[in-house]
Amino acid sequence: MLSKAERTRQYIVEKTAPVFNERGYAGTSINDLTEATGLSKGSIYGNFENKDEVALAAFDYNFGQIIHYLKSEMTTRETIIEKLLVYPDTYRNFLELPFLKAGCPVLNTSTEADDTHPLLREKAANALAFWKSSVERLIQKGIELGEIKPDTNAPAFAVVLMSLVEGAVMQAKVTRQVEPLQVSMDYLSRIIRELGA
Amino acid sequence: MLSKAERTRQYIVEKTAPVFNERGYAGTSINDLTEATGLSKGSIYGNFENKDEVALAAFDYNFGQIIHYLKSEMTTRETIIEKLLVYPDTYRNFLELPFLKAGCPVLNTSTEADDTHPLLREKAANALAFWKSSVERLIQKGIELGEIKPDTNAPAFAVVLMSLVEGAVMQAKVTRQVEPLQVSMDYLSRIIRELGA
Amino acid sequence: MLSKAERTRQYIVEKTAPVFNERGYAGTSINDLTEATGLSKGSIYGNFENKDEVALAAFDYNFGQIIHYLKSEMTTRETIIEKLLVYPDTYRNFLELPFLKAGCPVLNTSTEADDTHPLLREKAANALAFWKSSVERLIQKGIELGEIKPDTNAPAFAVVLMSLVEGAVMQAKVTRQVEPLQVSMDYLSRIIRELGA
Amino acid sequence: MLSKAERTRQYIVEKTAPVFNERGYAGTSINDLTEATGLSKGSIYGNFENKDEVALAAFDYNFGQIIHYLKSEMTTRETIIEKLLVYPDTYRNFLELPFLKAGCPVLNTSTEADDTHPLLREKAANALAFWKSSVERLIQKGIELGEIKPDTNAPAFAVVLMSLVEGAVMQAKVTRQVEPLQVSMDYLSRIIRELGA
DNA sequence: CATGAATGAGTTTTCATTCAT
DNA sequence: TATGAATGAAAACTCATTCAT
Repeated sequence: MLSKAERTRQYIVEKTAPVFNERGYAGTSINDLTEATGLSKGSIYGNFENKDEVALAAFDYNFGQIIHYLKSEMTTRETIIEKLLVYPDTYRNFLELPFLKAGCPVLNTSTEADDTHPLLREKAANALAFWKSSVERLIQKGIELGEIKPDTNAPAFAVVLMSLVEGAVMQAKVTRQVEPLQVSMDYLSRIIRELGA
Repeated sequence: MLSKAERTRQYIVEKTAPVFNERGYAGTSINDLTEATGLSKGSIYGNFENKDEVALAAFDYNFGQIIHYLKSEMTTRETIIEKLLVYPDTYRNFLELPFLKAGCPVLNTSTEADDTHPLLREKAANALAFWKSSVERLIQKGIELGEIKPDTNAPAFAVVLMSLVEGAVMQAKVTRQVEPLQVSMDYLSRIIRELGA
Repeated sequence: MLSKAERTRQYIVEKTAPVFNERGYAGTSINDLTEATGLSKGSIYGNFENKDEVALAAFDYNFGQIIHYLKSEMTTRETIIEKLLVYPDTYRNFLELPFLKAGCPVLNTSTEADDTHPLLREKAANALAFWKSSVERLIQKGIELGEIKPDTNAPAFAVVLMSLVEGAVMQAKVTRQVEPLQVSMDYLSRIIRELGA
Repeated sequence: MLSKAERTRQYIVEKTAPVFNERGYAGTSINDLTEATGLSKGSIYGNFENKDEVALAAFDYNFGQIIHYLKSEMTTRETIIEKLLVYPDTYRNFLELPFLKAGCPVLNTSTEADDTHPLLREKAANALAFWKSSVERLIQKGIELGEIKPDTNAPAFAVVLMSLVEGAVMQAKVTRQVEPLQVSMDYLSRIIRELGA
């Protein structure tokens, strides 16, 4: 069971993670955190060293939410191709997923932190690396199972998949139109299906 | 010829645009602007209403730089396909282009501003719309000239192109590796070439 | 025998007294007290009304340590002159005495509290008065015993002794050199010996 | 002529120096500084890097005031002995001298900073060194002029003088009685006169 | 038009203290 | 009595903006 402190920490992270994703690190103030949690400043600082630590934990939480969602969706699918299709299927409707409403945290954090916040940058880079190897592993397995063409370049496909997803999310968020998303996810779905042996 | 005021405005924009692109709107302070320009705060405020106005002008400048570069590159190319290849050729080396070193301003501004800064958001959205229709027009012309397959879906291709570019830039920036960029731009080059009739 | 509560109080005082002496009242936080004691904030506040009360008790403890040391040293000495020489002999090596390592608490508390903390100020003033009358009594006894010249001005000598000690401690502490201390204590030893009848 | 900034800096130092001397570094807040000056926090920070910098400048100012006063008093005196007597004459009435009302800044700063504030500690140590060599030089000159016994140990006398002054100031401040001061300064005057050849 | 000192609201963080467990 | 999470006031410091010169 979680201690009181661990529960509060968890609570703070859950309540503030969407705020960080929406407003960014520099755009989120400690006041925003107290408003989101209903807790006092002292309480935030009683449970976290500083704003950085909250932001880093919030990123982990946000990314964890996505991972968890994708994983659980994949378990409902039978074939590798269908599992890979979870990506376009998920991001196609990202605006309706509460943890993606404000956009993909990997994208948001990457663009903000790359030149300004080394620790967040590293978290985002690690998240991308994790994502990439997850896709690669799926493809590898598909090849082994004879589902996917054996000459498929897994690392390259992973990168293209991620580019398409993040580039489309960015366009959809800022234009407030679903078209770029649908178009890109349709395209991604098609090239995933074309992996089939 | 430009008036004194217009020249100072222009000077401020030129000097501060890279700063805004690197640190973002919330991450850039007026002090950063005085340091970048060597001018006083009073001078910044004598030439711009407020920080917003500088940021908006800086975005226009940053985007204009890209447009200008792409256009001039395209004029050196003969065929439409080759002109389209300017996109991957340019972004493949974006870290070496001074106005793209800190990443694509459209990407950076979009992810920061989408939920926080309506005016910047609109600028970014317009930039994307402009980019999209530029690509569409090129493809259209390619079709008319018989260079590109007539059944090409121009709007869809434009969106995919932009997704690939921005998604790849994001990955390259945050991981500090060129691989995702090369892979994505190789892929983009290939599908551009495959447009050929 | 001491009750549990009294023992905890005593424990807190012993552990925090050196901290107060080193960092001063304003420079010592409750956190410093929990670190020094290994106890919780609640425990500090369960045994003391507030920070003030701990500080006052800590001063008493610090001063008591000095008194106790001086007294026990004096009992090993036979003559009054030799007993008086305990002062220079003790302070000459004050950096090696654990309860004086951070300087004389009377000096430290006096200079911090004189204009800012009435209760601490009074404690320090009382300590000085006690010290003074101790020296006076010794001299008086020396006169009665025929050891010390009968025309000696005991109150004046006491004040001069204290000035020399405290002034020298201050110089030694801040310059981190022993020379001022040795010089002043040599001088004090000499004038003490000159009291001899 | 002083620039506006230099005048404001000077003004802040003048107004806050007595506050720092009275309440100490840790006991003085930025709010205290705005109240003492009538200026805003922004103005304090516009003219000084941080609280440290104000405190260091305030110490220099406070010490400078003493030096200036002592020097100007000495110029009114003819003999070296009389010049040396400026010390007891000055400190005997220190409570009436505006820049010494809250006690000697060297004493106050030394006892607060010795274990807590390296920069202030160094300033105080340098002030003591300066004071010491000033006294030594005077004695040296007295010896050269035949006014002072040639076998006088100048460094030792300087240390004793400083000990007597600072130890007496401490006692007078905290007990709020002039007696310790008068007694110590009487004693100091006597031993200064005894330097006479 | 340019300067830069000044402002006051806002930022992040620390503090002494309380109180439910 | 002991704990340590929670509090709210205050700390140090920053920021966008103004305005007298």
